[in-house]
Amino acid sequence: MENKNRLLLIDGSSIAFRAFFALYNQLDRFVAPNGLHTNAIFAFHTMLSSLMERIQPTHVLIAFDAGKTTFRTEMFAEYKGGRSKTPDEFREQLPFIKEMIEKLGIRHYELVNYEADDIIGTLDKMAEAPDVDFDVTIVTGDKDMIQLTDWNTRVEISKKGVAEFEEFTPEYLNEKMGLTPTQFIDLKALMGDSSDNYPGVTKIGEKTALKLLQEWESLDNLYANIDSLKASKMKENLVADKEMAYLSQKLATINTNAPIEIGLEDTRIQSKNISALSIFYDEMGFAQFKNKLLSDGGLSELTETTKDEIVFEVVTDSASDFSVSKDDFFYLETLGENYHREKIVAFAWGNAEKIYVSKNLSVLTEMELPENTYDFKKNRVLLHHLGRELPVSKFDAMLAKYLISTTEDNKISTIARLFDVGQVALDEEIFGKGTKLAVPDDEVLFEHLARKIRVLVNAKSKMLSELEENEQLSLLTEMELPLAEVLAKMEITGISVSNDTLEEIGNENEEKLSLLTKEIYELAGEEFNINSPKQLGVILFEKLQLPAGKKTKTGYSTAVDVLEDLAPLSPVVAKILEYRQINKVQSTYVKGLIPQIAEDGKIHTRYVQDLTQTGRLSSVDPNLQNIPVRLEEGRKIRRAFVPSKGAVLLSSDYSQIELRVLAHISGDEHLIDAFNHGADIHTSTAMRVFGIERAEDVTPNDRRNAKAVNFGVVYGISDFGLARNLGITRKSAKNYIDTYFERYPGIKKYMEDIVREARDKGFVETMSHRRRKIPDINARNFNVRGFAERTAINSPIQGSAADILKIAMINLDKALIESHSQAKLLLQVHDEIILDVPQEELGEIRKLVKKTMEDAIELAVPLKVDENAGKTWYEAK
DNA sequence: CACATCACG
DNA sequence: ACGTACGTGATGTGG
Repeated sequence: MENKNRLLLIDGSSIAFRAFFALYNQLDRFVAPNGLHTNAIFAFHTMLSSLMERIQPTHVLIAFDAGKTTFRTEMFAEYKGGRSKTPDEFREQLPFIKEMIEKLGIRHYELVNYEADDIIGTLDKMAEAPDVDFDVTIVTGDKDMIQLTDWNTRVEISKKGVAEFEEFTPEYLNEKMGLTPTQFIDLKALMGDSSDNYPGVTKIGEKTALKLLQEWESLDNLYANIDSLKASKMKENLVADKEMAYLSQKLATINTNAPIEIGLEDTRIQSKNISALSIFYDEMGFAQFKNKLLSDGGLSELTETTKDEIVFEVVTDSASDFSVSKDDFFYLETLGENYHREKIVAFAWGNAEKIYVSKNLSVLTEMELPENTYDFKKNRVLLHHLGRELPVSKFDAMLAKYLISTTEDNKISTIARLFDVGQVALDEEIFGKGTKLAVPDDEVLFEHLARKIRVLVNAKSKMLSELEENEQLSLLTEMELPLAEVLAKMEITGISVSNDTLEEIGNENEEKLSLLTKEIYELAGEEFNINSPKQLGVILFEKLQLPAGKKTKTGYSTAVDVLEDLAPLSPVVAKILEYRQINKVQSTYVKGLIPQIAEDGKIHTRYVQDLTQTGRLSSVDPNLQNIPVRLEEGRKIRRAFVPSKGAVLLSSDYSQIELRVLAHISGDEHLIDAFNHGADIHTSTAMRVFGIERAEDVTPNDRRNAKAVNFGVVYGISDFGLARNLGITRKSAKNYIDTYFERYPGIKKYMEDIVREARDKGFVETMSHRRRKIPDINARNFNVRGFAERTAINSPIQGSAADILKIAMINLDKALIESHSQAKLLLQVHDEIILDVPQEELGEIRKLVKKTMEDAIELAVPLKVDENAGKTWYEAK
């Protein structure tokens, strides 16, 4: 028993399908951070683990069907025909299931022209050869395989969920159906198989077939004695369908001599690839699996398994013997993310021949600096702190990866996996996370960095060829890399923020808040935490009995739109709205910003250049792209943002850039016309859509509605969304949209074309070939697909607008340098840039900025820039 | 650590 | 029938 080999053969296709449906109702809950559905992957893992635990196999093979056509379809074209299309949400998970299996140290196999059954049948037969000693367990969702049970083989059929199986042995089959395994094939021959779509004999189902087999034992014997059957409709059918019965028999028979290229020894379980698995679990969002992996001794194994030899040299001081070239890769490590505050922990450089690692900063100040980087902007800022200027990078692996695919993050470990260029541990494994964040021993630290360099060196050529293929090379070298330099400069410059002004606003807010709090408690009749939607819900909808409208996952919704509807019903609601508004300003923008003011009196945000799905930037630590502006209460915060001495703030923004981009890429003549005539675009839309002849006759309400329609168009309009936004019925919203498309046929065509393009290519592009993958575009779920379609429509618009502002920023930076101006770029807010401009330069720079932005790119319509200058950001608007 | 809420374009 | 507008980040609550 101990020495016996136990072979587990799994029908991967069938089990994966079962797994998918076992958690089908949880489809929306099982979504990876990158948006991939993971319900089947998760359930497959669960099933596999429990099988391994229970059966304790020494050998495992997971077989998959290779494709639709097999030798069986050659015999019978309709074989497995008529099946409904496998759901996209399932299909997209299969490659990941296979990837996971590999990382678990288990073999999977598929063979062109054969089904998983045949691969399993063939291996099962091998396991019965006289010179080997195996117990075999076959696991599948498909009853056909019951025919394989014999003295050393049990067949487990998945019944329900992930854990229930029915176990077939020859004894059990006999007990349950009165059949031998061979008779099971003849049963199928007679009764056919509706799911595999072969008919058997007309009018013979399971009952009749069983009866016939009990009497005649086999199909051959039955037909040999067919004359002795007494005349009946059944006999006629048997005679008429004899050929089909034998064909069905052939179809039902599992091929145990498939030309597979693997043997029993290939199926022996290998050790898990702990580091790869750990990364995989992270990407899938499988926290439990990962925890179990690491707690089961994975952590210690991890360090061993990744020790696949990496050779590097530690440089202790600048007198050491080392070499460096500008063609090398360079990498800088910090402990935390905010490089404006962080210290350099260590750094590394190297090429395919040699890798160096060091933590001696004097080496860094003196050495030549390579031009291949990972996160050039971060390096630039950190080296600036050391008083060094990192030379312009000619390749940034982080940005390159971002341009190639936005679907995943751009960590080096991810690059390693995607481009298959070596192993690196996750940073969390080396440095810990949260409160446990710490620098490890030099030995661990240095090796980690050396591995990173190796991955970068190896990945570069692969990334370059992919960029080239995608026509994205200039996007990297002429847009993102130059932009990184501009952004580094902006971040280093920072914007001055007056602590005193914030304090003043804060004091006023505190007074208002304490008064409001008192009033709310009084009106509510009790004290509670106003910041808790849960407690607030109880007060409003239970105690005060206000009508609860929308619900959230966790209870009553107390969002603004709900409260606004409720305001007329109880005076407390208006107070709560006011409290919310002020409290938001207070917590996020007063208490949030004050500690972000550095010693130089400035706030240095970080622009994240490799995050958004569309090509926009994001701003963090703090976010300076969402400083209040719409409501006066919050807008006051902008008074705290001030220029340098003797300067003013200049804010320049593109007017209607997204609609202009849409006019250009759609080529719609009417939208282009409107912009070319300098029309107020919403008024113009109102006139066309509502059939108003003269601009003077467009009422403010007409314009408001047209504006909402225009927004909707950019977002990938739906009647539902427009109706909700305008508070009108879906029917009239649909009416608006229909009329809009009628009057702007070019826009309609754009939308249809771009969705089709997304379906054909799997991605959409901006004007500068920035890509966004749209994997869900063929999803069968209405919601998921609808979302993907709107994404396909919106991304080229939002993304092209982002490209344009990036170009403008690069050009403007250059123009400012060339004109020896002291003006400085400070902030970017998607369609707007804010500069610090010396008073005496204002007249000239205003013009320069406007011109540079308007000339950034030539479209079918003009670009228009509005600008405002002032002594604070508040006034520059 | 997920969720609700709300700030911006 | 299905039930959503596109793209972000920060804060506070509560399990």
